[in-house]
Amino acid sequence: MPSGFRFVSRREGGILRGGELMRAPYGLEIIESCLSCPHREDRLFCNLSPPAVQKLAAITSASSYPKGATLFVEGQVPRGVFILCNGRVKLSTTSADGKTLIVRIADPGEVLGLPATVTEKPYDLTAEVIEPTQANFIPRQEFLNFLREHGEVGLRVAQQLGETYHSAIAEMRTIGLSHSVGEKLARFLLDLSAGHDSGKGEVRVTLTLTHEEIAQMIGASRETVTRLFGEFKKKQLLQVKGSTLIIKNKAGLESVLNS
Amino acid sequence: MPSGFRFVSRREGGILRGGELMRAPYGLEIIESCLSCPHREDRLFCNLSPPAVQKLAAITSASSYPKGATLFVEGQVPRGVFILCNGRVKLSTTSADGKTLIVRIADPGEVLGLPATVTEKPYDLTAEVIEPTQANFIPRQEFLNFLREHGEVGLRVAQQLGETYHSAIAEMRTIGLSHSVGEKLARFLLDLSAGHDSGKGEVRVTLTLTHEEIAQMIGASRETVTRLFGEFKKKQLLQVKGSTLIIKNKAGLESVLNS
DNA sequence: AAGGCAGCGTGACCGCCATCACAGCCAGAG
DNA sequence: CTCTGGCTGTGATGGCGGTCACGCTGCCTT
Repeated sequence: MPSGFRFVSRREGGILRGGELMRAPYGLEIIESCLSCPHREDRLFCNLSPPAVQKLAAITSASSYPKGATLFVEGQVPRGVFILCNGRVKLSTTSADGKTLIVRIADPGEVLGLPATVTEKPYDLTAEVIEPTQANFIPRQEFLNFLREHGEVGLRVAQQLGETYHSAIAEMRTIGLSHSVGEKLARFLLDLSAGHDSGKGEVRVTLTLTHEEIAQMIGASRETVTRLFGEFKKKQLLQVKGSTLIIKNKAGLESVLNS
Repeated sequence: MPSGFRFVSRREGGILRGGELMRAPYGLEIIESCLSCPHREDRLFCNLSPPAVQKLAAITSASSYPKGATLFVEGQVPRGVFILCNGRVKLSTTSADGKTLIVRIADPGEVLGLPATVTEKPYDLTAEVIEPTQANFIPRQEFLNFLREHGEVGLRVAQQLGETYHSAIAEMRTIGLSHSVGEKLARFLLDLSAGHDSGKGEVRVTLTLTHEEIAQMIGASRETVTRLFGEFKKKQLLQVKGSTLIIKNKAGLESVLNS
């Protein structure tokens, strides 16, 4: 039997507990083991030497989470890291009065809870699943031993942390360096579309976030985000079809930055 | 002779070039080598096993920088890391229109340029010396080899990166989760005084930043910072004597957060 | 001593955007 | 089908804070 695959219900809220094996609970492509994972090579942390992957597979336990599940909560003492195999996760922090700031949306291949686990300090952020997700959990102590024993892993961990830091700085730039909310939104959308560039004028991205969530990412109110989307549509800068966002005039959007 | 100690003039702006040996150019306590460094044990990255420190000392070259010198600039391809032995360094990012955001003030013991060096992507930030500083430079390739060869170093690097990330998140919280600039400033001052708590009501901190720089840290204008300081003084929350800041009523400052 | 310059203090103005309030709309549940 | 709850759209309002403009102080240079 491969390393136990577990199904975590929404109610369990990410607290690890024993459960029976299941296949494809949410219509999710399931990765049974790192050894046979099709994505191994193109993912920063997973692309290790054969002996390291062996060990990785041994200390890892796979779980699947539904939308709304919580992997960990800001302030908890770190239990370990989650390697995100599939699905996307929202990372946020909340102030005493209930206002919340979304720091980042994590994509497959990322390692979550890494900073807290290596520093052995409380999780900085709350991780909430926003689409059906498979994540491999590695307990803190096992992970640290793994890290100590395999020199190559140290480098990978450092690279992953570096990437994470980089995106945090990018986020700070859009929040801290903008004069207006319009500028922040434009920056956000452009960052989002970076890489998805199809070459010709139009850029298509799928945007599964609500206006409320976008507002929380750029530090603005829900209403202004709604209004700005309206404004941008009116100016023919973009267009929304269901959950697809089409940037019709990238140059136009960029000109919003220097207003 | 120990690993060459170099003096970098303000004009050189941090570009490494050959220079003669000098002692204590800026009235700075000089650390000749990591092997004899008095701070080795209490600094995260320097507290390594004897063989690792040996190697570290071998690939390291010490330099001294005056106020105003630049260690690296945002966007440059990474040359390597700087271990900050003495002095403090301002880390900032700047937008196209000249507005700048100070992300962090680095203290002795920190490793600068680490994220960029491990990911081999351009520096995210600009590092400017704000008081006479000694920093040990390690070229990128040497550093990466060092990291690969010593398992323990990987962990230390990861921890350092984790700390750096943690402080970035803290910064994001004060910028992104506040309703008013007053709240941001209060948060900033409280963060600053954290740890320096003397026990009784008063907390003393030395604050060498100008109002302008504080404004750039919290994403506000210089004038409002000045006004808020006046307001806080009037409310008996704090007091300024030269470069010493005295928080007279910590609870009062904290109550600004929930306004 | 004179000048220059960086940093601080203060007033006036006004535009952006958070907030409140409410109305449609759609999807999913029962 | 109806109802509920989450999401989006829109108006009115008011205050916070950015910006401009200027004077003041203290320090460093010459």
